[in-house]
Amino acid sequence: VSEGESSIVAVAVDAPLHAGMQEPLLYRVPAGQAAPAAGTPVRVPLGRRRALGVVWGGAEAAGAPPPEGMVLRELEGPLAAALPALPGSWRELVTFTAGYYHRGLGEVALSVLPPALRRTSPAALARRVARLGAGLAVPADAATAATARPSAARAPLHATALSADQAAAVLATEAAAAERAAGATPAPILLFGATGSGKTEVYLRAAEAALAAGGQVLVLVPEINLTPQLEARFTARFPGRVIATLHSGLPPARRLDHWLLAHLGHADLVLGTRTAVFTPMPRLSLIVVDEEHDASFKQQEGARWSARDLAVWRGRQLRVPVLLGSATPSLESWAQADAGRYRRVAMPARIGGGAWPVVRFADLAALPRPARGQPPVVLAPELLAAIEARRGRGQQSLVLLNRRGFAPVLWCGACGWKSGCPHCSAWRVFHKSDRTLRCHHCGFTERVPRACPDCGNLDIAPLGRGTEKLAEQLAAALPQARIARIDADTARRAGALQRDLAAVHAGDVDVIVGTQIVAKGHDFRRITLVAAVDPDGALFSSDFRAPERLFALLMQAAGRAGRDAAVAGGSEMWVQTAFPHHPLYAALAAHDHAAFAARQLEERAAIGLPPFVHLALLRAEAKELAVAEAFAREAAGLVAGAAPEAAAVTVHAPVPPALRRLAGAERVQLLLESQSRPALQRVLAAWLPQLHALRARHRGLLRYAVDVDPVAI
DNA sequence: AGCACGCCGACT
DNA sequence: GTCGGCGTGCTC
Repeated sequence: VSEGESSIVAVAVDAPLHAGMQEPLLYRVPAGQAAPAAGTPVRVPLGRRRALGVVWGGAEAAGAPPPEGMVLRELEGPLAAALPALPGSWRELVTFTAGYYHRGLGEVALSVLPPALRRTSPAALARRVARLGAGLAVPADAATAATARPSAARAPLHATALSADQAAAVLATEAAAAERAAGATPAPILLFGATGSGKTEVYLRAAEAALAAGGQVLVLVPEINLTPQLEARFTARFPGRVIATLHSGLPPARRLDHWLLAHLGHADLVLGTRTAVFTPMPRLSLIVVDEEHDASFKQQEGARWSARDLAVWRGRQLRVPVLLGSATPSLESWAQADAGRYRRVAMPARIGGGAWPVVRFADLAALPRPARGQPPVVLAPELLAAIEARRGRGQQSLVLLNRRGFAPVLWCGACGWKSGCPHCSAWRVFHKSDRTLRCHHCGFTERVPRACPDCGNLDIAPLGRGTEKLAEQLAAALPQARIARIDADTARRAGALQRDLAAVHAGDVDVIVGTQIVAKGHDFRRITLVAAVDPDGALFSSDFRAPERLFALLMQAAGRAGRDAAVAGGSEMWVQTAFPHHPLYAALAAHDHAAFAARQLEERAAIGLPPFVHLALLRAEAKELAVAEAFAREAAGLVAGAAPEAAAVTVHAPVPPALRRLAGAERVQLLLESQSRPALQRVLAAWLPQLHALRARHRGLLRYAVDVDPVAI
């Protein structure tokens, strides 16, 4: 800082990127104050409000000098002297994210800090930091041992002997740690482990080594639901270590505390959902991404980053091993391993000799038609009999139906009215438990009408079935069975899901009816039969990734069966389908992800789909479909002239997405495709400012956004 | 994104 | 008379 002149700093603030506005914004440092160091959270005036910002550097850190003659405003000062500056590596990660996903630097920076940081006062923050640093630190809640479940508590404190597969995987993680120690950059490890093969034990061993060497460990999971279970395993294994959880379900103050514990270096382990990939951790030395194939790692609003991809980036940045675990790796990661850029470690065997369930098919085409006046067939008779037989032996069954509610649509037989959503191109679902019609896309809810709103007919009927109806039907068909329904509706109340799962673990339930919420990750011991009742829809979806997701879901579901070796013999996975000979189901029956992945990759290479090409998607929304279409059409026309690299980018015709109308907005999407990631990136960088200008010429356009590497199309 | 301003309709 | 609907514009 030169003396005499008042110094200037560049500050990232949460204002969207605009043409003619360069980020970060410049502020004057008040006379008498030292210029805050890069990474310092500061309070600044912004428009008519005061905002939280992060110092990015001196004046040179701004993209361009401010307009001639512009009067800079004065920053107020650091948020709290006791709060350490965010490290350079954190700013690099944010800079990369903003650039790659083409969003504002400040928008990304502020959106990945704990929300409570914006609202806290300097004094309160100083108290918080002092309390956490004082050692009473280790707040009882940072490691919530109270959530430990019986099955997890049963896990031995000291590691048991490793299976041969696990030993080989642990060796690979040790090799990666050794490369790091030698100053090399270890390749990410793709831990391809069947459900029940003991991936978690490998995470624990790798974490143990990293912790012993004085490092911090970051563990990412796709869903909040899965954190208590993994947390219990880590807590049991590392008593005395500080484990900080980070997810949106935490009360804001506690989330801030946990983030501070990580940032201050007091937390040894950070266990969190996708945003946790941005947690500043001064001694970070291992990153684990559990269920790396899961689409939840992709942020679906604002800056649409992928936490899994950023974890890999961060690992390379810090030369830290990255462990990507899955029983059904994403085709992106699979192809990286095929190309030798990731190290694939397979763990095919279930530990304790647990056998893979036998896969059986109930052919819907062969299902007997109910006689006139008879109740409909609940499930294929052989499947129903199998469930009842399991119950008789004291075993549990899990029946999966990926559709909440009682019936997906109500219908009037007299005039043909259906329960459409007034705001979306979708049906409102009939929920019998609270007598509502609910749109699952925009949330619009009304009481169920007594009569048809169009013609007054009293006889309106539910069409199709969801989990509510299936649970009801099963209760009628299996009068002796204790049936529990578990889906997002029953899990809505705080703690309800953990309570319901505990009841299952305690053996108080014979049959679970549930959506994918129960198919993922949970470690059930007594389930020996899993049935997917209506999975065919995804076979013919317009989204090219639908088969990959279905396969992963079914493989995970199958993995719920027979985790306990003592009862695993004879466990079954049932698929009730009209297409029992579909190759996807054949791969499931053979328990062969490698074959499935190889075939899908071949197809994708042939048609030119990811990971062989790179995609970006422009989504536009307007009240009038024509407005969104016109905008997308003109936007498409601008691509060719945007940059020299445009020749390497293919622009597809604008198409409506699967859900054309959502929450009162008509939507259109435009797909850009290129074999060259740099070419696509340069075209996007030149094209986006043009879109901002184009927007002004399309009155009525509600919003638009670009999604780089979209996961759902 | 906030957060203002501004310019028209239905209330006390 | 003003309370408030959401269109428009700006943020170093």
